[in-house]
Amino acid sequence: MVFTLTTPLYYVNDRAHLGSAYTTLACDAIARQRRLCGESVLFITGCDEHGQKIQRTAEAAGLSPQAHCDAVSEGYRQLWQSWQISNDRFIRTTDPRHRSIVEQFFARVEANGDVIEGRQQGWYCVACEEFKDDPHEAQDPECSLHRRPLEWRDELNLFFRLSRYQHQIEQLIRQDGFIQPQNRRREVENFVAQGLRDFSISRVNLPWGIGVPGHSGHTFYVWFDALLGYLTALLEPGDEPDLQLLSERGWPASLHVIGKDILRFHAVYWPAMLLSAGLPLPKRVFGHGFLTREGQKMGKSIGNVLDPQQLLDKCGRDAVRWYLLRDIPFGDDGDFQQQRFIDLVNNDLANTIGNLLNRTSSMARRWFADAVPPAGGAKASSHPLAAAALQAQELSEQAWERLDLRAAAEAALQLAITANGFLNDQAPWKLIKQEGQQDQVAADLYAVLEAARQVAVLLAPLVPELSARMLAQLSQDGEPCWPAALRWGLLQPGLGLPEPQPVMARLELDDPL
RNA sequence: GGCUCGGUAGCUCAGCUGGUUAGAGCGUGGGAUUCAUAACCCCAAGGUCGGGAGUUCAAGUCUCCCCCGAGCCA
Repeated sequence: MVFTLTTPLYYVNDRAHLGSAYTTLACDAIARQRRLCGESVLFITGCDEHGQKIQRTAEAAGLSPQAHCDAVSEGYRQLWQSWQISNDRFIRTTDPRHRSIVEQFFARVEANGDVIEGRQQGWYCVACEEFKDDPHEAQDPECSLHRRPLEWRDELNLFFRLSRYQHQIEQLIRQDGFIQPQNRRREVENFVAQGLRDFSISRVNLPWGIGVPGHSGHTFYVWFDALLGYLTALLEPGDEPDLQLLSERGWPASLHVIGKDILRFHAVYWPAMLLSAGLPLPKRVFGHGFLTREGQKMGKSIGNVLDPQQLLDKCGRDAVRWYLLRDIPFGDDGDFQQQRFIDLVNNDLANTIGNLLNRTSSMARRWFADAVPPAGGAKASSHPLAAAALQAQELSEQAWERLDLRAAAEAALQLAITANGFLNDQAPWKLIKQEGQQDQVAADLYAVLEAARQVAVLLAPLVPELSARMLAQLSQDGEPCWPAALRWGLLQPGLGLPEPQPVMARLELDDPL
């Protein structure tokens, strides 16, 4: 069984913003966690590259649409590389094989009688690429979102007969766990309950898109193109594009992670399309929240957008990953606050976790010949830190199960806090000065080092680099596997410890990002 | 206009089917300590639980109305 996980395919109208980075980072953590558990993972991301908006943006820049898409999607690819995103695929909807997949998919849907012609007329926003509901007689209406004039359109388009799938979709979204988080479900339920209406799947006079076979002049509109990118992405490099192949290549998706704004399309339109094409349905759709910045919506007009590349350059991967995944409840809206960002990174990562390892390793080296001390009774599962570690592991597992990345982070952090407290209570720096307490000190330090190792293992999906640095400080090599690496007492007494180096530098930011 | 989800300590949030003095982290203030990245550990703050009305022996937790924020639909 392959765990197939997708981010949305990002629209290349503009370069990546923090929101896309957030989604991708979260997916990366999920993908890493699954891999650690030994699952076979197919992590898909990519770009959606067709549409009128892109055509016009390219024209405005004096580029061909293809050249524009090449440039922007390359920017995405490089961005994800510099964030060390572990995606297995990067699909572009201008990939030649994608055209073939779309055509095959459409052929199935059409053969199923689910494509009809319909007239669509009204005011159209090019930026939204959608028809608006302003009355026909409106004078110079403008789009409330983009504050740009609407264009009058009167087109003959192709429609997908979504209305035929009313019942099946109702059943689907009623399933527990299909739509997550749970509190988004009702919104979709109500939408469906109003009665599903056929939706248009083509546009005319829009050359920058995939032509609809047998309907000259029509190109596919976003959903019949972009969503199918999830399918094309499954193909391996040498594969001929063939829908038949997909079940062997990881379809259906186990999880689509998306922003809450496109939940409807993924939870209603997409499943209906798949039903029509005779393909299995994704297992779950997770709609996460949006990020604001210091309480304000991010936008070009306000001039407060946070560029992911710049954020990375100034702060580093671990810091940003930790802040976004640990502090923002995955699924709810969140606010990026610079001071809080700095506080959390410094407190959690540098002070609590980094310093725990540093202080303990330092004592172990000083009093036990630069090595892990003899464990004595500390290997017992009844040791208080063993119990704390077990609890952290359980909390972590439950958290990952429900995609509560925040709780997963807190579980690891809590273990470090407990270990710091234990150290203070035991005060080995006092005991060591007393006669006959050598064994006790050894056991205490062993327990704390082992707890630090577990913290590192638990952190691996969230902040992989920090985790690796911690494990290196503990002379552990190789990928930590879950749950094997979480067994208490794996740390080998006598193992040499390298000179302690801070594993996480404190973040100092004088200027606003 | 209809619907959905939120509105709990300065900040970010926990509070399951209503029931002892409403909790955590950060920030702030005080104390302790020296192994450590001036790090760690302990203690403290008294927040009308958005506002109002109601149900109940008892409501942050249920009902209704209103206000604010986000989103979906029209």
